[in-house]
Amino acid sequence: MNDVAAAAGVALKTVSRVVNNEPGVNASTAERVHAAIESLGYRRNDGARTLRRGRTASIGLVIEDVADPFYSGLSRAVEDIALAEGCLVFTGSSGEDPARERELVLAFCARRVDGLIIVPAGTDHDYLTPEVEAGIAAVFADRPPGAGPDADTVVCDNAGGARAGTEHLLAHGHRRIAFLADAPSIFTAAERLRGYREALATAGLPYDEGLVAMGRPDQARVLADLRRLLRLADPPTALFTGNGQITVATLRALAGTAGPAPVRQAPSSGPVAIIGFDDFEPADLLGITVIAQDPAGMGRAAAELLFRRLSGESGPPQRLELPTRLVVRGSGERPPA
Amino acid sequence: MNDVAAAAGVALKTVSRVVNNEPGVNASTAERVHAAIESLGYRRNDGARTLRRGRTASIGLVIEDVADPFYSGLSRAVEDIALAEGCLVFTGSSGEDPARERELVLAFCARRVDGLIIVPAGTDHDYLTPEVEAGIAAVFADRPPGAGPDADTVVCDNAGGARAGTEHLLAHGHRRIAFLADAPSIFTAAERLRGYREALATAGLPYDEGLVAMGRPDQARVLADLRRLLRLADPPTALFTGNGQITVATLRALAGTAGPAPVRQAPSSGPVAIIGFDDFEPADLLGITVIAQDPAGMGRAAAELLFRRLSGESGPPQRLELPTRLVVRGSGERPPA
DNA sequence: GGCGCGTTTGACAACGTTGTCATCACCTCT
DNA sequence: AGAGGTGATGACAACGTTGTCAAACGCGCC
Repeated sequence: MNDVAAAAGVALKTVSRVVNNEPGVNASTAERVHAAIESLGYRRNDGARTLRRGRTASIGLVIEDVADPFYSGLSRAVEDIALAEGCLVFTGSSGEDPARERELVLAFCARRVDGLIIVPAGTDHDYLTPEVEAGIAAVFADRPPGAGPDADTVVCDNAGGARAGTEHLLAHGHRRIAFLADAPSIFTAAERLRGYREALATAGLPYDEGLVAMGRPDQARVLADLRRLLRLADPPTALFTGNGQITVATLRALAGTAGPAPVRQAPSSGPVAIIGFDDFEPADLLGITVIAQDPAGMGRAAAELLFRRLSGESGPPQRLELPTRLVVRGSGERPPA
Repeated sequence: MNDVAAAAGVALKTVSRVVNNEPGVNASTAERVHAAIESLGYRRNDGARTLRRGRTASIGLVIEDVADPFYSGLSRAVEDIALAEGCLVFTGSSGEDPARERELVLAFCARRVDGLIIVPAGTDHDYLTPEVEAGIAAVFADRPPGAGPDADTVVCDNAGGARAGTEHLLAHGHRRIAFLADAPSIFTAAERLRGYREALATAGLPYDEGLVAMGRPDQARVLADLRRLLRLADPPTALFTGNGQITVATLRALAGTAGPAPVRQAPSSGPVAIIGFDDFEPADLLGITVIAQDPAGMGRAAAELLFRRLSGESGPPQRLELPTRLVVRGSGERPPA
């Protein structure tokens, strides 16, 4: 900027004015400055600008894994809104590791992002309190924060969705419905379990722990649990799977593309009914009935909340609960064998 | 930092030394400083640090769309390597719009990112030349840049993959193979078309333009083209689809979940054979034979190239071509009807 | 002619760091 | 005792901007 000023024969401040389109610069002067900028290939240093002005025009987004379609949909929505607000986005994947979540968040804070959107991996967010007090806005998405500062939160109606899915299976005559999901320490999994139990209770059915399998969402665990479930003396006639990854893993296990030995269902029974929480790309091709949520909608809602805070809106923290939608495609409408 | 210095009764510079773990600070002094940092909740301002030191320890990643599984896989790999290098990542989706690509890249440059990884949407990258001359490292991924600075590039063996896929169909007796892909203006699509043509030529078969349908990867276009192809007097007995999105759209069209009227194949023929370029999440469940590439591997390769440049490696721009892999799952092995 | 006013411009400090160099106390060696 | 070395600390400028304030200028008006 100094060089530009020298080249144009004006003061530093005048260049600054031109660069920022501030009024009160003579047209011919501005012309000279523009010429100098052009010829020197000058580009404003936004880092210095940020230092001086206090706002960085950037936000941090911490999700579980960008490579998961659910979170990448959410990411894209956040990005779009941020760009429209003239804001850039730092993205980081925590991989469900609280330490990495913390590391990322604090690194973003050290960069003085204006705000954060966080899908919490850990349950302790006390480390955020000083940052929030220092003026960094935070919005939690998909899961509420654990201990820590009160902040806006966007979740989906996990329990309601699970209830609807379970009720749908019940309505089709199923009485033995297995529930396969993430570890119960994860908020969404716990909530979905709650919805499942509520639906059973409302229908007057007992809650059988033997039909519930929660844990890591990887193929091996799902395969083992599914094998156990289908070998029960009184096996389930329907499965409710607790997220997209687990649904796919389950389908793989059933199709026999998962491991050395395919999971065999009792020979007497027909194909098991299945409903999955979360829609996934070609669920329609596979004819899988799902409880769909809207990742992009969640990203939009979180980003909108954040930017509302950034533009000065105060008031108590909000908690938004987005609805889910039952999408009927066949797999959830098979009758019990 | 000033406040911390005052609270600890030391000079600014001593605090700086403590914060940066520089040697030559008395243990007891350091202790006092740490206590002051703790009690004031001080966190270093990386923006100022950056301004002083010249390196921002951040990179920019411009892809076509984070929500596309191919690019989100690539993203995640880039993120992981960057984090290991102590670097944060700005992510932006261009949505195949050259203007938005430019806008994002220039915004990243104004933030003085150390380097860029770009999946080019446009064909003109002259706008990058001054930035590269100013010292910002750039690596292109998935597609080479158009006009613009010479820079490292990572692509996959598009032509080779398409050749292998086409040859596989030929080996199974197909003589009428349709090719559905992205618009030919997109590098990968053009290369894959080249591979397809080479395979035909090697087999001594004529190239029939009527069997080629290129354009936007959306459902409506694919549906229309597929309908046209299957109504030909001499219809294709096999399809080669040019990327993940188009493969899924094609499967939808064939399954009839795509639009009002399902695409009907000639009643006399069996189901058409199909091979897709790009693996996609449940392709195994659907039994779709694919030419797989490795998005994470591409991200890793691009990030490694970038960080090698950032650590000072010079030399002419490199061009890496990653191999593809034929994954046999059934859909590509059906004989012609 | 002198005054006030608006427009254009510039000098300077400040943002929060870090690199350079100087200072100072203390110790060891001759 | 004095020279020289070592370790700890601090003063100050600089990074590239922008906000504040003041100066300089031209103009119309009393």
